[in-house]
Amino acid sequence: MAVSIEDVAKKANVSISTVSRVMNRRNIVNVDTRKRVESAIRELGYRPNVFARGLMLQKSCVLGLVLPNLHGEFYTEVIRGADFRARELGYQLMISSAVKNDDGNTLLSAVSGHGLVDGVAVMVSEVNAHTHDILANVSIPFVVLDGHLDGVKHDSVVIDQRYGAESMVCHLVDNCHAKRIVFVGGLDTNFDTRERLAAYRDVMGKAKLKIGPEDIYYLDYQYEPAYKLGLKRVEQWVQDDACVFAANDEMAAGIIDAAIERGISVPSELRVVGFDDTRIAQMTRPRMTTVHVPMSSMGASAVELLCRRLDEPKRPATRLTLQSELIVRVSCGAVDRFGS
Amino acid sequence: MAVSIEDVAKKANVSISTVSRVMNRRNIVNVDTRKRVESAIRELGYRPNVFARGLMLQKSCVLGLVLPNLHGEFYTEVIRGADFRARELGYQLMISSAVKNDDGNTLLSAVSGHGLVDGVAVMVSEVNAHTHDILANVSIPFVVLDGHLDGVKHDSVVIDQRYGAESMVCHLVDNCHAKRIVFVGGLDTNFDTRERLAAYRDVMGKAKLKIGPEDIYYLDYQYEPAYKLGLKRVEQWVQDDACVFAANDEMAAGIIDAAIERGISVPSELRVVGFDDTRIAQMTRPRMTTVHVPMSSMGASAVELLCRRLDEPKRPATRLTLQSELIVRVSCGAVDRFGS
DNA sequence: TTGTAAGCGTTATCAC
DNA sequence: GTGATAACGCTTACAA
Repeated sequence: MAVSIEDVAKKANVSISTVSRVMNRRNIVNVDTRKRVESAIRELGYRPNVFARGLMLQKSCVLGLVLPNLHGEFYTEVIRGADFRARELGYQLMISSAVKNDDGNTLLSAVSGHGLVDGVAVMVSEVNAHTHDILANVSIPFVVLDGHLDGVKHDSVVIDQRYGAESMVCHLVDNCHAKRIVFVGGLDTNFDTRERLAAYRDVMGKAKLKIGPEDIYYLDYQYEPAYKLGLKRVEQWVQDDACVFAANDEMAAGIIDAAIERGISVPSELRVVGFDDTRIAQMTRPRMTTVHVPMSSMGASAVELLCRRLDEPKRPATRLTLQSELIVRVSCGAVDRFGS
Repeated sequence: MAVSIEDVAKKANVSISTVSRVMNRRNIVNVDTRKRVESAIRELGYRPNVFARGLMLQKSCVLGLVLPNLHGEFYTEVIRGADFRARELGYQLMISSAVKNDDGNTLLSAVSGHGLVDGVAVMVSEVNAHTHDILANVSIPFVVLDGHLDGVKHDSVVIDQRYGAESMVCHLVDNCHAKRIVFVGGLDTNFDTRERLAAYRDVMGKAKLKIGPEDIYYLDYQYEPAYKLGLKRVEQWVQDDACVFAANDEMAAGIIDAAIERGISVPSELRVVGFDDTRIAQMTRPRMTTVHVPMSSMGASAVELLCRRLDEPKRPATRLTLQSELIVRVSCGAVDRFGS
């Protein structure tokens, strides 16, 4: 059996309340007794039982982080940022992936973490009523990452993707002289894809450029399907003098590779850009023009917001917006401007 | 306040012990009362308090996973495998990165997770006495991932990297007719690097091939430093007709890119291979020959071992070995064999 | 089959 | 400044 507060009390010849005081508010106890208790604690290697503590304080110092899945650079970075900040603030992080095709129970249990988390950050990338209802009934503080729930009070951290996506399309139109841009998105239910697509439509409209029926594809954010799509389409795209705007770096990488596979040069014959600025964007040949999304900051900010609410439950719901930013590298062909 | 067992008892007109029985061993209670209790539970949305439960049962159903850091494809996959299996087995996963340059406390607190985890899987990639001592004093069951602690009883899951690395070097020597192979490793204290290097030395020795003083580099597993090294060395390597064996895919990707940057063709002028078979290996041009390491299985197996020990504390310590496997793609130039 | 009551290890509220 | 003692919500003998 582990050493309990009682063992310490006996050893130091004091009552358990004194030991508890030393642990929590050391200054209100006599210096001598404190010294005695402290050395007893050290000798016995006493560490308070979290369960007993949690039972009293209703607090576990554990935060939950629920992600759509655990695949790829994007989520890793979110986790990394969250973990780091959580540790700084004295919390532990519990990770869960809200498995797709959720039966509700899965998400709920993931979110509430069997009830031992003090708060939870949830990333909801799919927009649907089901998720909304589940989250609306969660009883602990939660912050929504990269999304918003109508009619439910909660903190959220969102990315101003609109800005980044618009910058990108503007860049393509203005600096790369694109006349036609093909958009390759994730699932059409995906929140990010919708935002990025909206920005694309918007800028295209303002620039009086047409979006043809063949100009929008919905994939799933993965490399392989994008690669396959590319294999089928790149030659046509080159003929039509089109650019490709993929909704994440992985898909952009797939398309770049497909182009190269077909003997097409990027960016001189086909320009391809991505989104997120994961490390993949720096590993493609040519280096990828993309939109930087502050992934680890998202995680860190979510944790911060959560902790702040835990300290101060009554504060008004806040929505924190993080900026995205155009990163011009080589795959968009814009360097020609300077080279010429 | 959340609904407690007492609320349910009142609503169902039974005592709290009956409710408890329904929750845990439903069969020993009368069908009618059980039905009544169950509907009360459902109506009230009752969920047992984990702290109270943990206090009694000394069990939280939370497992810890401590990784050297949270960067890159490799660790993501480990997390993914662990998370999935943990959920299947009814556990939650708590993630921590054992920050480098550990002061001991950090690792210890990461490992014991403030005492609320039932067991923990630790990946120790650096071999040092300090880590050894800390882990030796952990009081909860733990399994070591990809390593072993001498003189301490514990389960472990290891990769037979030796086999994969040997296959790779043999492949390079036999099928790619390599006469000189440059090894690019991680830090020289890194466990994996040592294993892979040992296999390299071994096979080179057996093949009567020399390893020159300039043939071994210690980097840090990251893309950028490898890229920079490549920029400096590739031309020399081509002149010397050397192959490059990098200790992970990321570094291999960096070197491939550096070669291309220098106008050198891979694999016809320079052959480069990696290790791990992360998704990066499928994103390089040309596709990378590498050694597949079952990353998600590592995570899953660690969780499994942990759970088994939790069920059966007295069972003998087991060491589970997972196989690594050579994956021949294009960057090694071996396809020439079939093409010719 | 069900209820009563004694813990589990803490913290908080009182006396002293 | 310190020590009893009552919670906290649950499980589990033991009694009925």
